Amino acid sequence: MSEQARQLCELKAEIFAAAGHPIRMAIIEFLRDGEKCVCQIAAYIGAERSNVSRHLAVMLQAGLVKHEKQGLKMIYSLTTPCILGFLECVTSVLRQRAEETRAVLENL
Amino acid sequence: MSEQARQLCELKAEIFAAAGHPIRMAIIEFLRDGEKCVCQIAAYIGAERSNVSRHLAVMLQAGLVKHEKQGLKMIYSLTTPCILGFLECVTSVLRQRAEETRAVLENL
DNA sequence: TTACTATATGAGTATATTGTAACATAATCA
DNA sequence: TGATTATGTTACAATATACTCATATAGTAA
Repeated sequence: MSEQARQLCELKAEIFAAAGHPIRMAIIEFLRDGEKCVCQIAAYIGAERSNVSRHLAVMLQAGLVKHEKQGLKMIYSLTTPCILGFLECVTSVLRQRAEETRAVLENL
Repeated sequence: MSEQARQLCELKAEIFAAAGHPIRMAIIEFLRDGEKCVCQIAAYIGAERSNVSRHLAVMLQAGLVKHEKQGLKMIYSLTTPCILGFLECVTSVLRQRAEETRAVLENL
């Protein structure tokens, strides 16, 4: 495995990890509706603003979201629409798992 | 935010997190070629077998891979092809980031 | 048995997450 | 103007989780 491939894996893993937390996943889902400020996100999720702000910083660093200041508020939005394609895939994985589980249960 | 939505976010996040580690990302890339045993994966990545085995267990739990015993060896393979669609999206995110960085540097 | 393969476990280290509080900035109001 | 409020980020400390390595265990094949 080449050093370059290793570094590429680190970058890709960083992006996945940036979505790999319940709160951050909830943020992504919430931002599907459109751009939101930190306080809206925190209210929706029911978490501390400081905590949400830190999670957003992780996502910003990974390139999952972008932000823009509007007066008092910092508005966050998703960067790339293909992130939503991610989610459909994940949902299909979950659906598949659910069906497998059901199949197992039916054979009891 | 409903309790059900919260649980769904946890499940989705678990899947992303299962891909959100350099070694696990390297495993996914390696398994694109087809099914492999633990020893092949460990050799390719250059990590301890026990460590690779543990990471595979994480991916198994999340449903990213499946495994099947063949004689001495445990053969792992990717479960859903759409995971590879993930990767193209991630690559596009990285490409976009790279171009933004280049644009910034050109304006120095 | 012996060699090989994979997983489980324990210990130590490192990283992530969280709440609280302090701070910075921008808008609002007296 | 100065004081106050709203919003977001950051620092600190505590806790929890993840990661890695070394070793032990278990199963399989020759």
